[in-house]
Amino acid sequence: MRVRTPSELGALIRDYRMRHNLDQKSLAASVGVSRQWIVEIEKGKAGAPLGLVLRTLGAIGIVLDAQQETPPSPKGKNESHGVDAYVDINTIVAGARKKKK
Amino acid sequence: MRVRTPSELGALIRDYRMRHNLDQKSLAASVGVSRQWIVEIEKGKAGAPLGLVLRTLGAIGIVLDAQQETPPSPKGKNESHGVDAYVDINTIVAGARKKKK
DNA sequence: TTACAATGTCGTCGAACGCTGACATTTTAG
DNA sequence: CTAAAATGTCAGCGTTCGACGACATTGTAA
Repeated sequence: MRVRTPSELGALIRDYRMRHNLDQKSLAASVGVSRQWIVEIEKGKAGAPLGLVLRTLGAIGIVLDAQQETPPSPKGKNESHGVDAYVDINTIVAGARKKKK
Repeated sequence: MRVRTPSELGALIRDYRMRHNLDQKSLAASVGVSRQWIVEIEKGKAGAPLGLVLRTLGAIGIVLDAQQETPPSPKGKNESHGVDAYVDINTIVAGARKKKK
């Protein structure tokens, strides 16, 4: 499953927790957080610390895999905003000299 | 690439940012955070808010995929073939009646 | 060399966080 | 049904975060 937002991740955690027949209290204990925090995370809390989130995922047997995103519709020219996934000619020229190693 | 710790994710972000020839300032602007925050994230800050982390990944074209972790090869007997690779008999018995819907 | 851009680090401060504890609601066991 | 467990929510409090500004360090271009 793809994870793009805190809400998606929260739903994922809840789903896996229930699959393992764990209650919030037990999961909280094994992760090392309070039960309320588990409640928040499952609701999709955006402010949850990355470290705790990863530990929670580990506690229920989920691993995350990072991949290059599929082409964001290469229609227009060089979109100035929102960081292209693809390198355009300008950035190549701009950074052409600073090839360090 | 697998992401298990904040440090791994930080290295991933840094790698992708450089691959796109972006400086910290530009990335920070497109994500909507301070440049210092980018520095911290790339160092593997564990306390970074999940929401900002996901937005950063999106800004450089990385998607996360969640998967069931492969168990450390439980040389047990009847290997379950279903979704859950390892649910022990106790948890099954304990939760056998709580079939909700 | 000098000059500039990118990066790393350090204070300060207001805002947000997580925890404890309690209580209300929902669900399950008997 | 009632009792207990699990879950959702709230208030208070100490801790930690991110933004901001400034400065040091590094690397590249002229």
